Amino acid sequence: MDGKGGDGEKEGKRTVLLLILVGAPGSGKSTFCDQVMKATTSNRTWIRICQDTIANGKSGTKIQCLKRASDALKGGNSVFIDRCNLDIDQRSEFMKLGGSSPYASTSDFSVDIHGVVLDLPARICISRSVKRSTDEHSLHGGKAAAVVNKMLQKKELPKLTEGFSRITFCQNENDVGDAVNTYANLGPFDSLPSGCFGKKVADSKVQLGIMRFMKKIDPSTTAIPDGNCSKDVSGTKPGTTEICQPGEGPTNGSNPSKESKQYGRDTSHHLSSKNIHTLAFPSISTSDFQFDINMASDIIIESVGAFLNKTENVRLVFVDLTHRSNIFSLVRSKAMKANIDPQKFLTVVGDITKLSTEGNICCNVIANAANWRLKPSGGGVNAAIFKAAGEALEIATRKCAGTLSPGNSIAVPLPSTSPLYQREGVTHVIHVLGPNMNPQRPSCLKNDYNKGCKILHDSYSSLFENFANLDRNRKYINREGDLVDILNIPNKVANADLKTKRDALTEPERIKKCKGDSEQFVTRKYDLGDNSLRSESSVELNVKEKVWGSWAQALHKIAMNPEKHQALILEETDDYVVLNDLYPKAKKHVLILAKLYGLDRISDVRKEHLPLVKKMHSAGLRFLEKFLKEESTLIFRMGYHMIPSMRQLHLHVISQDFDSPNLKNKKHWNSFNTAFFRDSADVIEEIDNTGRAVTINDHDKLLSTELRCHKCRSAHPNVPKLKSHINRCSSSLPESLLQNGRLFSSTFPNAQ
DNA sequence: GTTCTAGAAC
DNA sequence: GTTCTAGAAC
Repeated sequence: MDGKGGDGEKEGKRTVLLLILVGAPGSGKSTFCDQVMKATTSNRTWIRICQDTIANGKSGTKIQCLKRASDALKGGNSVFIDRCNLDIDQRSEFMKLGGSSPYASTSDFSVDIHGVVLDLPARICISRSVKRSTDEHSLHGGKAAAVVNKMLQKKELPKLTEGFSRITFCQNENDVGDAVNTYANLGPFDSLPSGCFGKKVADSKVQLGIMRFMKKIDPSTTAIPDGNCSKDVSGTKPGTTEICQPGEGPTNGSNPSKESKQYGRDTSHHLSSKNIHTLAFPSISTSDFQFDINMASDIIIESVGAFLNKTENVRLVFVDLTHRSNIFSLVRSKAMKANIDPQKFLTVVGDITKLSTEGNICCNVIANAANWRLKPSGGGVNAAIFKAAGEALEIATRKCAGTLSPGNSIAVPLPSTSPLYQREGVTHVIHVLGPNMNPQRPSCLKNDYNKGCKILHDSYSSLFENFANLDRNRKYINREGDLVDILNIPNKVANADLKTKRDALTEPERIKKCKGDSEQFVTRKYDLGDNSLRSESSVELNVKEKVWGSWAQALHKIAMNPEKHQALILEETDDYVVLNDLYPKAKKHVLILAKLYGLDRISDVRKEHLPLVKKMHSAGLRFLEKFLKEESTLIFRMGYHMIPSMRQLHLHVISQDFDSPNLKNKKHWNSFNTAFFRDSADVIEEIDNTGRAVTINDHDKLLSTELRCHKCRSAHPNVPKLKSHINRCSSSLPESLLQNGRLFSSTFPNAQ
């Protein structure tokens, strides 16, 4: 940041800064101050005013902070206000120290008020707060999660109208590092451009998991439908990936590096969003194939613009290894000029094979600038992607195609064994071959840019088309069989014309809100309940766990200490226990409860758990067979709730009469009669095939969908009326369930 | 997960 | 007035 040329310099006045930090405990405010002070290269003097230490190293008052800040500013120092400052009231007194204050008007320096918002994910703040021991911060230990979340509820992001001349929003460690550099390099006569920088669009105030537990907000999704992008961004290495969003901030920056650092934004919410189908792609043909970058950047922008205009719920990420590349600057500035939606088209500096781990950008599809043989040879992006994806990509590519001609692309599903799949959540690599202008390489166009431009155009069109097709297929696969529940139409119709039904989805249904970016974990080093024996060994694990309410622990407690609950247990093995559901929703309703610690729901299940879930399936079969002997007219279904309310993986074995006074509300009904109920056979198949079970992001919609008879699909206004209908409905259960081994009765054989 | 209950729907 | 839902509390 050059920082020169501001008003301060013009008027020959020194500008002192009142830098108000805004952030929850554990967001890194003190560290930020320390780093700036350590790294300051100029003779600007900084004084940190920390309410936690202001009274001779002990916690003090806001008034003491105000007085100390006032004195420091009078002395010509720049000042950090190191306290949470999360709401307007907390900031307002400090704002009065700048602007029209006597310090500004009577001294030979002006007071400029800046805000730096450390808006890191709540779980990171909590994790750090929990880890603190007896340092200057009073908040540590087990209270941290509750306190941080409570404080974040009150969070009001600062606005320029409060009196700030500049506000920098930091959503991840990269942003923080950039802000540290910006202030560390700021000389006493330098000033920074005014305005908001890196401001996020949506304001997710709280750690959703805890708030969901507290029922303060709408529950949201945790689905990891294809390609697990779930991760802890606290592990993000700083400074490795920079994110730019066209259209943000000043446009006169001569140094793209500085700009990109400034404008990095909202990685916690948007960039890591798992639910948006995202393609990351490098520039095609401009490196080794020596295509003119000016023309290439025009084609990229044109292709991107056209694609985004016609395609919903997708995101494109242009990736270049370095911000010093001219193609990067060109694409970025042209995207800005073309007014391309910066939420849908990002320009990122970083390694395309590490976007998730190093940049917190989940891209389930990446494009490869391939060679015509589709081989890992050569260098650049092609070699890097093949190297990162391992042999699995080579094998998968060979299965799809032998060669590729210029202007074409081919999408290759990445096997789940590939490190790129496992580490980065990449499910597909699309190889693209662009035009070649390099005489040293095959099929050189010898400077024929008429042909070249057309081929490059075709390359991007083909790439984006392939990407869009993957999205369509993804919807198809995920909804196969479940479509009926989402659309509330009979299964037969749904299966007869899936494409028509897919197209019939309304826009709001198609465009999923991308909420709930895994903001549901806390670092759990304490309070493992009555699982004390295990906690001793897992204390040091410091694992991220979903927050389960105390009422949701009942099954977990039984699984961990079955001997204490013998009265409830029908059968016990080393792997599971069987018990009657405490509130059965049908004549027969038992649970097969896994004993394995850490296996809380189907999204935790991996291939290594396959033997366990198969054993649970077999146990369920044995039990329902026993019930069928007792009452031969019953029909059973076995399955899991997509998102269970109770911790500890449990398989429901439930008769399809739903004749029970405990079945009282819509949620009860829909949890067993929509796609929210995942048949055991399907779950096993999915884990076997892909390594994990499908969960969808809008499971809440399934639970609140209208009430329909599970046999004849008729709709009913409320639960009592539905139940009364079910009693007399003589239709058979849907054929799809019969055919796929999902139903179990004494009258027909089961596939499983 | 259930229970309780305010207030919406009928 | 009664039934039912949905949100809060646990």
